[in-house]
Formats: sequence, structure tokens, C-alpha cells
Amino acid sequence: MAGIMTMLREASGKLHPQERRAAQYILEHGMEAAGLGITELAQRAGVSTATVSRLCKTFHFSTFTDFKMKLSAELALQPSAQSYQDIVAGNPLEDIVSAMAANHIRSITDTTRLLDLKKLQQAVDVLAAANRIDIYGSATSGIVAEDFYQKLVRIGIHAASYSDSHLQITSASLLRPGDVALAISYSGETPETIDALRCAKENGATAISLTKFGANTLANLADIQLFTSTLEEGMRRGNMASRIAQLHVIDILFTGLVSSRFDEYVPRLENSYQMVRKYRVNKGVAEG
Amino acid sequence: MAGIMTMLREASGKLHPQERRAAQYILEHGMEAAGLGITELAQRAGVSTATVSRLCKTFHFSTFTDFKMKLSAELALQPSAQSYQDIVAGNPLEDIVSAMAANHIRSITDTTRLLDLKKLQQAVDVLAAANRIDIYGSATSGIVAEDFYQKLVRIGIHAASYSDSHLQITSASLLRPGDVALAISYSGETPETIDALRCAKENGATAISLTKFGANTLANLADIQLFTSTLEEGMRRGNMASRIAQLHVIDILFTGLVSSRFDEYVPRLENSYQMVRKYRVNKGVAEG
DNA sequence: ATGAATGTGTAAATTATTTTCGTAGTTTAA
DNA sequence: TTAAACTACGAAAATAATTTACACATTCAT
Repeated sequence: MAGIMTMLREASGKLHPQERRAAQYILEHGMEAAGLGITELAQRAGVSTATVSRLCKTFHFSTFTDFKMKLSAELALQPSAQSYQDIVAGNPLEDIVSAMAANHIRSITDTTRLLDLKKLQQAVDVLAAANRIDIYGSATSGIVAEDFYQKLVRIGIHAASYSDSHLQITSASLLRPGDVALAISYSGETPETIDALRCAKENGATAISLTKFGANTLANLADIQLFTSTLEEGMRRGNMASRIAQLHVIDILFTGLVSSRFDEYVPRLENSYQMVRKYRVNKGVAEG
Repeated sequence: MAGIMTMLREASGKLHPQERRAAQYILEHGMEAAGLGITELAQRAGVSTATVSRLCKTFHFSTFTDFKMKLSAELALQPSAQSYQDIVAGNPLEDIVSAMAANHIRSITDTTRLLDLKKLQQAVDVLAAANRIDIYGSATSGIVAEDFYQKLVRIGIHAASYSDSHLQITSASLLRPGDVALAISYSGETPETIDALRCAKENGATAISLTKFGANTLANLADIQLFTSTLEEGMRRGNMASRIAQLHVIDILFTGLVSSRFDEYVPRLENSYQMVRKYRVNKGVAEG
């Protein structure tokens, strides 16, 4: 079978008026329609339940339920939309869910495509050899910074993350050659973060930036530039996709790091989970 | 493989004898089981229909039909051989990059597929009407909590996030009816987070949980349960995919919230960016 | 015009699912 | 050890969903 949806579309012309109406509704609402019961589907399509039931029979499905199952199996396989979707007013939650999934997936694939393996490898090497790692980021990027910090702690790497501008500078001013500073900012133009990275660099630390793709102050300043995909104007509200992309890069960095010294780091990672578990008296497992 | 089957396998040990029997049958017969009605499934598994129905409730599916649909959607995807990739020793960075992209994308699609729109809508409604919102999370989940907090602040919603266990309880004890508490924990078994949510609930606040899919203490406690896909054993190291999935759900919640009061919230969101820009003297745009 | 054929909705019959309730077994406390 | 309180579970009642039977239009051919 070359797809239920295709079949519906093709046969649509030959169907009885009301059946076509039901078929049309299914074609237009896809996933949403597949989740409904016959009663609600009929109501929304503006036909009787009997008509829907007969539509299924017309296509030789044994029952409506049979049709529904096969349809949703088919739709589950369907690849999701390939373009960014903007947030608009009064969208049904259903649309928001699929738009968000599309955006995040797009953000990850775009970022992956733009990654420069050489720079990434350099970053991993530098981080692996670092005496001490400082991570800077404000607001949303501060969260990404904190996330990386937490990961590094678990494998026993001496790291710190700062989102406060004074602390950033304070810490940066204490860095020395052999240390690494990672500055995160989607725009690459966050003044505090720029200042902190400049200060770190002046003190001899290796400077890594993580920004949107293209020319920006932070990347220009850095020794090693890492990039996430650039989003369209409307999509920046909420910094959602950009943050996902940043975390994606962080995860790659971290995994690269762990992989490079697998035998040393993995037991530590494992151990950190065990210890958290152990020192939580009498209670269940906790994995955050 | 992730999602329902993984969850069933994992939880199997904790289930009541007859429920386990039903779960076992589903695990062993996959596709075949997904096609059956509750009556026949119960018969073949050697249990009563009531037990099967209860099994679905145990895992927080709204009905047996809901369970069946999500299961068959999951199984339909199986043959496409995408599966989570574990971290291994000495992987070339190139492999890590593609594995990470695959994992994150999988995590997002799995989570999206398992989302319960009704519960999601309830959560959005409750959050929109909330007097005040408390968000609890430890470690990695604390980062997700903080992220949501930052978003809510930008649209002028009175929210707070706590990862410190004492502060969590302190704040929870001050909640009142009309307030909302959102507790985040991948495992759903983080003691501090559970205590905080319980406390919040006892004080009359509406309790929302965000955990891995299935039965867990936190979800059982909550008034509204939100879920991310369940990851396989090896994938948990580093909490990477789980955190991406949690953020994905948070983004949907937030967007749903903004969309529900578009005219009120979007200007605020826009304004918050403008103001940050304005009060940063002489420097470029900053979007985190 | 009139009868046959066709398409459709309503409502009854059927089927499926959930919930209630009682029992039997198990744990807890005295 | 016994009584009380739980707990798990299935039978069956209640509810919900789906299909089928039937009646009523409408169309089309005669």
C-alpha cells in the first residue's frame, strides 16, 4: 500500500459527497484526525458517524478502528516539517507541538551541518588539556554555561560557570596560560561576556566562543570559534531553538571529552551517579 | 529503542503480578499485541480486562485506547532502525557528532509522540491562571527549572525556581490555592523534589510533574503529569537527551502560554529584549 | 409522473472499555 | 494467634464507542 493519505487524495473525486467531506477533513488535519474517535471525527467533519464508518469500508478496512490504527502508524513514519515555524496567536496546542518539534529538530540538524570538525577537535583537545575551565554566559546562555559546568564537575574537571558580570571578570582576571575560557552568547554581542573573554585572553587563557554562525565580536575575539545555526527573526523570541542548538554543541564537546579519556572519565561519571544515589538515605534512585 | 517498550521493561519488576503478566505479553508480542482490543489482549495475556485497563492507568495513559495508539505509533517507527547511540571509547569526533544529532532528534520526536495534548492543555490553562508559579528541580533538572523561570519572567509572570532543597520546601510551604508548583525530575524519584511538590500540594497549590514516561512517585503525586520519553540504560550518562526533551516540553508549555494571551505577552517579550538592549550602554544587541 | 436506485442521518443493536463491588489472600497490630 | 485493615483481582454492571438496520430524501431513468 502506497499510503493511506495518497489513496484518500486520489480516490477523493470518486467518493460520495459526504464521504469526500470526511476524507477531506482527514487529509487536511492528518495527525489530529488520527487521534479522534469516530464520533468526534464525524462531528468535526460535519458528517454522521455512519458515513465515516462507511468510508472505512469503502477502502476495505475492516472497521473504523482498523483504519485509525493504520493511519496513525503511517503518520508516525512521516518525517516532520522541514522549516522553522513562527509562534502565532491562538494557535491550537497541537500546532504548537509540531511546530516546536520541527524547530528544534531543524535547529539541531542545521547546527550539525555547520559544525567545523577541526575546530571542534581543537576545542576538545584544549579542554582536555586545560588546567582549569571558566565558562561565561548571560541569561539563557548562562543556563547553557551552567549545564556544561555541571557535566564537567561529574568527570572531575576543575571548572566554573559565571553569569554575573563582576564574577566573570573577577574569575577571568585570575586565569593563566594553560587555562581555558569558554564564552557563550547567541548573538555574540553580549558586552559582559565579551569583556570577560577578552580579559581571559589577555591573561593568557585559550579563548573559545560559542555563538550564532557568522561574524560577531565574540567569535572574532576567540582562538577557537564554535557556531550554532542562525535563526530567522521571528524565531528568536524565547531563545528556544538557539538554546537547544547550544546544548547540542555542548553535548558534543562533552562526549568528545569523555570519549578521549574513556577509561578515566566513564568510571567517574558512573561513580557520581552511584554516590548521589547512596547518600540519599532510604529513598529511590535519583537521576535529576 | 526508547519510549513505551523501554518503560514497560523497566517498570516490570515493580508491577503487580497480573499487571506484569500483561506487560510481559506486550513486550513479547509487540506489534501483534498493539493491534488487539482490550478484551482479546487480556484473554491472551491471561488476565482480566480490568487489569489491562489498570495497567494503562498505572503508566498514566488516559485510556487503553490512548495507550494502544501510542504503542503502535512507536512500533511503526521501529523498523527504521534509528536507535540511541551510546558513548563509547575513542570514537572519532565525526561519529560522535552524528550520534549526538541522532540521539537528540530521537529524543525530541519520541517525546513529541508521547505527549498527551489534554494534559498539556490543562497545564497551560493552570499556568495561565496561576497567581504564582514555583518550579523545583535538582542538578540537571534544576537547569531546566531555571530556564523556564527565565522565560516566565520575560512575560511578567510571577515565578521562582529553586534547586536548593531547603528553599524548595520553604517556598512550597508558602504556596496557596490558586498557585502552581511544577516539579521536574527525569527519574521522578528525586526525594527533595518529591517532598517539595507534596508540600506544595498540601498547601492547596496545583501540582504539575515533568518526569520520564511511566509510573514514578513524582508523577503519581501530581495533579497534572507531563512526560518525556524514557531512555535506555546507557543513554542516561550525562543526562543529555533527557534534558533536551525536558526543555522541549518546557518550550511547548511556554509557547502555549504566550499563544493563549498573545496580545498581552508578545509585546512584553518584545519589550524585555528592547529594554535589555537599551540599558546596555553603547554596545550591540544582546540576546543571550 | 412514478418507481428504482442511491446517499445519508437517526437510532437501535452491538461491541468495547471502564468502573464498581465483593472476595480472597496478605500484611499489620494487638 | 487472631482480628482488623489492606491489597490485588476478576465478575459484572455501567458507560462509551462503533456498527448496522432502517427510514427518508433525492436523483435518475422510464
